[in-house]
Amino acid sequence: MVRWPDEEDRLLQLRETGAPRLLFVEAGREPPLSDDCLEDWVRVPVDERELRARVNALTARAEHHGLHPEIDDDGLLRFRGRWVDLPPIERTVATALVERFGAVVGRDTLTRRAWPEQRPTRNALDVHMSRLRRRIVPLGLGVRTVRARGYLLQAVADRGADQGDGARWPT
Amino acid sequence: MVRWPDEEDRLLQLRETGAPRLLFVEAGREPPLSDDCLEDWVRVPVDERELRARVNALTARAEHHGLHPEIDDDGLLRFRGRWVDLPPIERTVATALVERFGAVVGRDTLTRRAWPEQRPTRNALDVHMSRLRRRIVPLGLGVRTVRARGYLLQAVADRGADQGDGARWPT
DNA sequence: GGGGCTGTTTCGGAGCGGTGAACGGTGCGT
DNA sequence: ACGCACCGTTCACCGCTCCGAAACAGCCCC
Repeated sequence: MVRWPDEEDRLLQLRETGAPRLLFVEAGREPPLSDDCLEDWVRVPVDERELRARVNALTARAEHHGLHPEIDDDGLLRFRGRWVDLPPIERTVATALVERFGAVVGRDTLTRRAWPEQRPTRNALDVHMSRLRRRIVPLGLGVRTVRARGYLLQAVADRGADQGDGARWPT
Repeated sequence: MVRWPDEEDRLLQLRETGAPRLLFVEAGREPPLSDDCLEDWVRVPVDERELRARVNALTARAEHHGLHPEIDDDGLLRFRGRWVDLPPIERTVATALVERFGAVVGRDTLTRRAWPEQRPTRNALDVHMSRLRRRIVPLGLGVRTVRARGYLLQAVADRGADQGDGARWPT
């Protein structure tokens, strides 16, 4: 929650971190234009119901949007309040995937990260990926392979537009 | 622009198509909770400035958020937050179509883009187009044929409605 | 020595690109 | 009007590459 325009620097800071934020816009002022889904505003004086509705909408969006998994200080992979412990190699691979969550990470990138010195056969990565896949299912995470390119970590039941079949429900 | 809760069915329809929408919430009613970034609301009676600000924010989000498909750095075709992976040839074809989204791209243009050197048999492009069509359905995209001219990429609004001929600019 | 971690082999299967063929629609020539 | 050539769509098929997971075998460290 940020007052606007009083706390502009705090707003910029929050934008950087990607945290959801609600602006309290001073009477007679205009809210700043933003294309960020995790930013919204209300005008002061604030209507109680309006405030609650905006906060609810923001948090709902935040849950669907800016939710990132992370590898914490203990090496645990955390997501949506749940966690799993990962063996060293899988953790390295998972770290690389988490760093580029939602984007493709090349096979060679992952291979170099996991085996900086000598590299084993090709399937070694596949095997670890396969095992990682099984392990992160309880977190609601999934690894999608992008053929000839690499792998992509994402939340399952999340937009990915599965080709083929399966449960498809809009939004 | 939708009145709420009067035009609930229209709202559902707009949600399906992914169009940005602004709800006019009746006094004393609560806006529906949605995690969709392209949905917002104002309360009636509407303050003029507030309305303009909300509309501006919505359109800004809509533009940034992909009312327009794109091929991202990883070669993925993204649209409305969803994505599909495309094989090389289909990707080049799709790239050409995305570059001129909503406009016709000639068959020969597409053929030259896909096969700069030699060209295969007559229906090679058709086959790839057919496969591309199937693949982009989950994104809500569709390729339309403009006979004797080429193809046209567009968002499919809703299954079944208009099917006129000649120039048309849906949505 | 048992359980978890790691690497290799192996094989089944999916994805891709090109061709041929079947089908239907459109327009043209006679 | 009729037949016919042509265009566009889709399916089936083949050769090929790539990926996935199971099975098996060393390894380390409590």
